[in-house]
Amino acid sequence: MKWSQTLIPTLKESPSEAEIDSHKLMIRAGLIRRITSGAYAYLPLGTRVLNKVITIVREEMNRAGAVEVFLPALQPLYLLEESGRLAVFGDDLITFEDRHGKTTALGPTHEEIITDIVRNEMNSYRQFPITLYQIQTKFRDETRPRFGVLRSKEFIMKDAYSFDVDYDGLNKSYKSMYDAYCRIFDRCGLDYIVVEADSGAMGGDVSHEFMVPSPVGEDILIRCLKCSYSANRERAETAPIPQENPITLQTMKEVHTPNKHTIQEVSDFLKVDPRQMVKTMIYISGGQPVAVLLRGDHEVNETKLTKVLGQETVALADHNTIEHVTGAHVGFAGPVGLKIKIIADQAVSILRNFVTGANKSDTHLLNVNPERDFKIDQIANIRYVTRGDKCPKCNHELDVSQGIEVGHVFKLGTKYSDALKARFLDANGKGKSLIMGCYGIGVNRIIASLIERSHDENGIIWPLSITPYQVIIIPVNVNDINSMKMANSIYEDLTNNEGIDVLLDDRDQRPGVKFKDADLIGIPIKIIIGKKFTETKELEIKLRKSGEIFPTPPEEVKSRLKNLFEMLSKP
RNA sequence: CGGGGUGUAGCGCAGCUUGGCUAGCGCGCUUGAAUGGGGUUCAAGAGGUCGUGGGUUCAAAUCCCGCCACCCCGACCA
Repeated sequence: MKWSQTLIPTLKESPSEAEIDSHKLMIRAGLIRRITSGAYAYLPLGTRVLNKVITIVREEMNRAGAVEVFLPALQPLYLLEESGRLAVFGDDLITFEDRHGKTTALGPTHEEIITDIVRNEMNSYRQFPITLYQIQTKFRDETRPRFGVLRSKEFIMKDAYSFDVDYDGLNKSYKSMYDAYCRIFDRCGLDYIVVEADSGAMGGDVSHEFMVPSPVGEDILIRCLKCSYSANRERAETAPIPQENPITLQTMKEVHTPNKHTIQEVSDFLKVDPRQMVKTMIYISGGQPVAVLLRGDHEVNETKLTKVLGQETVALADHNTIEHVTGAHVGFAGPVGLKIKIIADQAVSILRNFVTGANKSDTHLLNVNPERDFKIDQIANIRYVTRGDKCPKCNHELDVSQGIEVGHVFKLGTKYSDALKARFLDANGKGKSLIMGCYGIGVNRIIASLIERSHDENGIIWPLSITPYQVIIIPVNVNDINSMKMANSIYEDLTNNEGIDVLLDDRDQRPGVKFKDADLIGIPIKIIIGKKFTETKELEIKLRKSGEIFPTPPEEVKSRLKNLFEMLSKP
């Protein structure tokens, strides 16, 4: 492609709408433009990258034996009702009313659609296993789109769905997708780690997230740097905190804490470390209030709490309920004397002589101890892991960092096949529910997270595999006839005979402008036709990443490129 | 949804506090010339209902009210 014949609107300055590097660079390099909040247009350069990523995804899905389909973005509500997910998605679902007054949704994901097709079209065990996938735009009304294409209302997803007749089969299908994901992210040049995850709204038991480590990532991942343990924040476990050496139980006593509601306020007021305090949160579970005890510096993990309580959802009690249950204003709840079920986090169960609310306004209790002063009904692990916690596998200190979720695989089991009655006849002629898995990749996120990890002060640095163009030819002076002849001849040769993606910067611009733009859009290899060429007939081949320059006579360009391609393809 | 902020040429911004002439600056764009290895220089241009509707006033980019859009923090979210 010749630069003058396409659209690559590069910008010198960062647009004010962008905060993070990848977002700024995607706009400055002319890959995308925002159309409205959470929706982006891909310009020619961005589209080329998108297509390269999609090609890799498609190749690896096909290699893994998955079969491509293309499902509608329009979804009827009745299927979402059937699976019970209409309520789960809630306001995240984008819906509209058509001219007949019928409400239709724009698909946020496609478990229901694919399950509907399979239940209608497939019914014998002989037809399974099968994994179907598609690459398509998804719609979610995110409360707050941000970071450019990292969180948008409209995004491209590769979603795959496996159907098996038994769990053995599911494990195989899952492994096959998991391995394909590794190959996809490897080929895209991404550094990633795989963590155990909670399945959230998708349902099911086992799931893994593919994360690209990045400080701008919205997900928190917990890792043991010694053994291989890794999980996301919702899922992560921690080794139990050991009981300290026997401590003499002190006498419990009341202390006046006027208007001190929060852990921080009470901690400052009483000069007590939050780690020596216990907060009591009143939750509503199955219609009943329940007290949840956590150490002062810990945060409740509602995902875990929900599971411990055996509920679909739990929620914090409202102020009225809290005051009714505790007999005190909000901020002074404590376990002593409470008449409701008490669940304590493990870290609380080993604390002694702690400070907590007295169930009496403006009052806290010192030297409270379980067993002696109140009874814990259940000890559980219901908090988020924090820095300082130990690995549940090897007891080494856990690392807490951030990451961008680029892929997620789930073992769904029969959640959707049960709900939608997707069944098959086994060899004995008995009807059974299909065993499902689902597997998603955020295609746009691959691009943004790659840039986030691979750029410098001059711009993007693409890997050879997904760069919009592999080579950019820069004739320094387009008015020099010999230079342009050479540029055109190399361009034609590489494009037509070698199948290389070449961009020819034929603009009549100053060399500085062309070099800066080439760096900004991140093309891995530059072929520069300039001063050296007019003097010695030599070209210069320069690498974007290292800045290395290889003087090369025209007849050796192809062999040189071949070597460089090989070199750049190595991880 | 709560809190904060912004909206002036394609992009980045100044002007607004304290209302007043023809609304500025940098980049980009057009034309011409010089230049030709890291965003070069000179000259001449084009481009604006100052987000939008209303109000106050002799007079509104500027003050007041409504609305819209966008961004940030939080809540929320495969």
